[in-house]
Amino acid sequence: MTEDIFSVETTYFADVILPVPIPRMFTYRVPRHFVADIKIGARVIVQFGRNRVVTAVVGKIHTKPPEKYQAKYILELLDTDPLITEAQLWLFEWIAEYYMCCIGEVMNVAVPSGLKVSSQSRMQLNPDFDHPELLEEKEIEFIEILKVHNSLTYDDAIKFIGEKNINPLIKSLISKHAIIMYEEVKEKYKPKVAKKIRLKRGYEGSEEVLNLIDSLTKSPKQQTIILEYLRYVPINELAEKNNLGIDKSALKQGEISDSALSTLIEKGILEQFEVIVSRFGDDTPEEPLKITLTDAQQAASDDIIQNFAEKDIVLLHGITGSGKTEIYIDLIQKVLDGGSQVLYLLPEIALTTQIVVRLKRVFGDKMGVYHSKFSDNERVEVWRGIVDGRYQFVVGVRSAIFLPMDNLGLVIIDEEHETSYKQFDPAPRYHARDVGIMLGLKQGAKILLGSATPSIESYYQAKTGRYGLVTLNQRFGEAQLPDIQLVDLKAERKAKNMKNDFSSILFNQIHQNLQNKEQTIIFQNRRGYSPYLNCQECSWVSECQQCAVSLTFHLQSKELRCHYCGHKEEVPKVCPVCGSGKIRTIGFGTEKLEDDLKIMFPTARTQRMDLDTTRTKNAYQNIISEFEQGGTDILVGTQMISKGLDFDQVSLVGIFDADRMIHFPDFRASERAFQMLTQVSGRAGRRAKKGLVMIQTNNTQQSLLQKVVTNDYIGYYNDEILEREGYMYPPFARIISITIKHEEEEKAEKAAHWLANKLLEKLGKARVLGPEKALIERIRNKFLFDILIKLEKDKLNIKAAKSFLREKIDELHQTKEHKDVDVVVDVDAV
DNA sequence: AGCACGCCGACT
DNA sequence: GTCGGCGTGCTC
Repeated sequence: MTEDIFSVETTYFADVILPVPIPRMFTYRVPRHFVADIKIGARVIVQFGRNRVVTAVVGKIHTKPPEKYQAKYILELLDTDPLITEAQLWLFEWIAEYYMCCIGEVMNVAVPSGLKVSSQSRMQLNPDFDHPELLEEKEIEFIEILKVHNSLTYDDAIKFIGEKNINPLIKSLISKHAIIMYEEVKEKYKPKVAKKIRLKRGYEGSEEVLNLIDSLTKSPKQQTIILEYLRYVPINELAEKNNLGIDKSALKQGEISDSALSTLIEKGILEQFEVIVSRFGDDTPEEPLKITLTDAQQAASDDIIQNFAEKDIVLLHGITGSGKTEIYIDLIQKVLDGGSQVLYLLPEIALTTQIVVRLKRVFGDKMGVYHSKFSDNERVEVWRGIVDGRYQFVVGVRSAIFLPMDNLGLVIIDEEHETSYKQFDPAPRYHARDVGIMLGLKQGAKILLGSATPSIESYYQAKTGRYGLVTLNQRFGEAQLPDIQLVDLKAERKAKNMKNDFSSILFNQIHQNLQNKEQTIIFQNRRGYSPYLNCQECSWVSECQQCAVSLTFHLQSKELRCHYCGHKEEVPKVCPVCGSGKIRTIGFGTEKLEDDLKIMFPTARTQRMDLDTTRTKNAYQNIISEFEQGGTDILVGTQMISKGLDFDQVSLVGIFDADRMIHFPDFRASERAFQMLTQVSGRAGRRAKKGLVMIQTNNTQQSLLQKVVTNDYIGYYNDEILEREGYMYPPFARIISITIKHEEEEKAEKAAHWLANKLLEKLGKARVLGPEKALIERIRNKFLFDILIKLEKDKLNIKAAKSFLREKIDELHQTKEHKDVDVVVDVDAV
């Protein structure tokens, strides 16, 4: 906003992005005193609706007054430098359009809530009020309270009055001009401060200090404090170092009493002051790590760089344990040296582990970490660190793509096949891999995708030459790929060899492994003890009241839990239908395997790692550290254990329920099964020792399993790509999944049919599948119907198709019968 | 999404 | 007669 600031007559308007799911911007008037400073990307505070005050981001500045309504004024301008860069705004808009959501929803996930503003309505007396005779008794009472407290929030007022509904009272007082409401606006971000202690001026000379100590002989406690202080700040360095002071907490380590310390402060000898510190500490990294690549790694690295000369995107297909991280580090180093920024994306779980420590040792404080378990304040610090140029390199999870980097030279997306890169629940339902690619391309960066089991989509792009392809077929160092064996459950059952759910072959191997003092991993991708309970007399099954799924039995918490809506209930002692006590568990989850193992191997140290044991911030890390240090013999876990963890001493991996993964009714089931089996197998035998993997299955002839055994990714890919082509699934088509929800099944079904028919008219029936009942037909008391749209990549104008879809959904919501159904659109659903 | 307005049931 | 239930519609 520079060109027109002299034309005082011009009125400016700003179209702002509000954090609400409404697919448009809102126009506000720019007050004259903000005209000179307001910029696109700056945060503003505006009133939205009658009583809401929200933080918005300026998307556009113009002079065209809205025709149909009176624009409200912007209340406050929060940034003189834009918080959101133009590059980010562009990306937000791209996401909103591509994933068919509102830009406000994108803004909501992108901006850490620490950068949003909290506002609270406060009320106070109107100093000009001079008609007390207008007030009623209740009102006078409240005015008296307000006189004592100066100002109150709404909640305060409720407490003092002792009633829930104070609205009429407040409204009446406002209309009588007895009180006024105002908004207190404050930033949520609070810098972290450290309390520090130093000698007050006049005492920091060596002579003065010695005199001071002498003078304190009668107050030995105080003397000790001064002496303690001098341990940290030696007397001969007082002149330079006293100013910095020392942490109050450090001083209080010794036998220091609080009262003696405060006496010294009161006497004006010591003083306490506060400094703003980083939440990430200034942990001086342990000795810096220098990476040397093996020949194979070096070759791959060279290959990647060569590919980058022609292609923006390269897929690195490196088998588990091939040491992809070292290659990344080497590349990151090079890009940073060239003065560009680097973004390194990892799936959530892989980030909590050793990798951050390792990266920190290489990159020190140039590196920012962005994790979802971080608090808001920590996120804001990473954000600010990037803006201030402190962080040239960020390693982070999915949402790190929203950080304000504007000079990217390299984007790395590790474990690119991971479906957790796709946000599912609240919109925007974006895929961080695809957005990361977009983000990188826009900034002229190179993009490196890495995986041992690439997604079919990415591998296809590489095979057809759109991405470069680099393959790394050799494990790092001495390590070899494990032997993978299929255990024939049918035969084991026939021979009556099963011990609970363990085949004798696996059982014996675990036993052997324990004797050898080697570690075992047991993989079962299902948590809880058993997926349902069943009455032997009347065939009752534990079911969720709100969802069409069974309730999982959790032994540890002694509960039945719904994994979809979170509903919990007590475990019934007798069958709730027939009163029989013969209730049994059916099927098994991690809890049961853990339980069985504890019974079968009572002396083994067994640990479980799944969502239930890793709820708290450090639980995950603790389990892993314990395992790494050899404190655990057998680790039982869900897919959590398969994500990029390096365990050196694991010589046996046992895999349960592989068949269920393979036969899941979804076109991606086999892809996911292959990836999961290969990744979990990859945890075995990572150093020198050759590991063993045992997969229990009812069908040892299964072709997918055969490919897992021979580690034949390409063979698997060749099979799968034919299927995909035959049925027009990705990568040959884009899919958009539409879910219609309503409490009444019939309403949901009818609306779904209405919409599907409308879509059919234009798209044809090859492109519109369904509607059909969702796999889980009811969740949280809403019935779900799915429509799947397949849009061929080459022949179709995807943008036009999407806007057509948008139109039809709007139309649906305008018809009387269907307007109250929920419609969820998921572009590129995984 | 929130939030107010508005029109119907069960209570002082 | 009022409180308060949640359906409906709007927000610059």
